[in-house]
Amino acid sequence: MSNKVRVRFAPSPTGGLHLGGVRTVLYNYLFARHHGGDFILRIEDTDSSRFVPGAEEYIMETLRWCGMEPDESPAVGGPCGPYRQSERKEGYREYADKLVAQGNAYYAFDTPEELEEMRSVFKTAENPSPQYDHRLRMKMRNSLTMGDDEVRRLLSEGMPYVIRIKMPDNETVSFTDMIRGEVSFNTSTVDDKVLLKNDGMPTYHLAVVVDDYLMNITHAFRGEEWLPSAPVHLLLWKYLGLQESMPQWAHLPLILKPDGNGKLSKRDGDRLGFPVFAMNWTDPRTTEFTQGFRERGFLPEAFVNMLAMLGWNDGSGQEIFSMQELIERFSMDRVHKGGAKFDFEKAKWFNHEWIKQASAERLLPDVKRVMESGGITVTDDRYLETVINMVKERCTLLGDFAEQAGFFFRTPVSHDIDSIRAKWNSDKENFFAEVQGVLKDLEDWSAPAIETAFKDLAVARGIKVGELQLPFRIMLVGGKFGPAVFDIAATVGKAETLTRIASMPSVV
RNA sequence: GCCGCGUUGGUCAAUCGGUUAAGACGCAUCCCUUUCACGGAUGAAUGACGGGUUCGAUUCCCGUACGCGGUACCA
Repeated sequence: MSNKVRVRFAPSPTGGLHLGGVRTVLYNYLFARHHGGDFILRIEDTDSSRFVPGAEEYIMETLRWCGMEPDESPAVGGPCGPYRQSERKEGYREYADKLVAQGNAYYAFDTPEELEEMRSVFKTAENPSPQYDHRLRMKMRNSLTMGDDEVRRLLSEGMPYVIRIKMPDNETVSFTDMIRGEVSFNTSTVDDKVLLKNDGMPTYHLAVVVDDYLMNITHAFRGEEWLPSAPVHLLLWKYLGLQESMPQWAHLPLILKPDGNGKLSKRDGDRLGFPVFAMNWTDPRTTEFTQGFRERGFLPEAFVNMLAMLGWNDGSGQEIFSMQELIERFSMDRVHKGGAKFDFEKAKWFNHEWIKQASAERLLPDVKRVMESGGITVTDDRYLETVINMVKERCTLLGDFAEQAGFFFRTPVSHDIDSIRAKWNSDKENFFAEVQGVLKDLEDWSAPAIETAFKDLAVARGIKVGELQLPFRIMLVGGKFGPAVFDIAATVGKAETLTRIASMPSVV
């Protein structure tokens, strides 16, 4: 029990969850389930100025849509709550105080203006961004440069302050990353990060260590952008005397933009025309709207599958995996080290594959919604299921069902006359006038029977059957697409078939 | 600038010292189909560069280049 795997996804509720974030959740989730462990959702809202209403709900809805429900979260609670850092505020200070008492951290009274001044004063060509580090801290206003009396005085006067970690000089800190292997840093190159802000809230650095400890997290997975601050976290675990409980780390590679280089951002999606967020998101501050994968017509199975393969594979060459299979096969050591450029074409391929292999029952609710938003009310689910099975291999996105299945419910209003005009003649005109009578008398309204009757008449009139199929299709469908013509005729029924032949506009 | 991480076709990628360097997406051609798809076949296309180590390097080591990330009282 004591070594039960426990992982957490710890997002900041600042907006829609994007691809990289969802993949981080996925890998956490897969790892937890693979090892029979717990998956925890913890909200990192230590920066109140960045709080965005609705973002937390959005995150939970995304997890639900993807089928990755947390075992513990702000919504369902759990033994290590609360699961919002803003609600754990009081708990962090004692850890910061302990560090100060031990001499591993110190009070700093510098104002934001003073920090800015420091950065501009010490800025040089060789050092464009001076850090508050071992070289500069003795030039700043903190408990290292001031006498104890003065520090006490300022504190008692209520002077705002922060607590910073005192990074040791020239020590090597290293750890074994589950993906990258041994990684090491020289402590002289990292700055004295703020641990506790002047509003009493911890920064990410303190909070992540304290909460991972308090929540018994055994494995901590996060994006590669966190790697540079890993030495701070490692030292914190050590200074707090908690090293034995420190989780194993893995820093996930980034998801890059398709063109050029760099981390994929929402902007790239807007620019290149594909979603980046899991679901629709409207920023409450700017009212800016961003389309999500869900609303773009992706199946969650495909979305998850696609994300899993963006940086991981099981070495077998298999690409289509259900969540269950992913849980069984996933292992952190097969995660790629390098970042992956996102390819929307491939993402669509995954969705197409999932639609093709999905049952009509599975697709029914989604397709029904698509049809209804296209103004078609479905009253017969069985009929829709038949149609779904006939057209699903032609649908890449759920929205494609509107066009591919629409004509099964609605007589075409426009006809692609252009594609048959060139080969049209009076013989064909006469054939279709005559075939209506033949079909009307047909007793067995099945595709083979319709086809036989249709062909018999064609042969009798000396016209190639093939030449008649496209016109027939245009009458039934309106355009050059869809399943086999006789199957369509059989499915829409005799009356509707006759109506469509009769209501075909003049070709010439 | 400094620190860290990374680098196999256009993209996702296999290979854990010895292969004609898989497979997939996309692309091209063809077959199937007198629609569109699906399916099948074929093809073009890859180890950044330079040094080592080794009988033998895509694979191990070093350097260079390039890319990315970090360098906030944001996460």
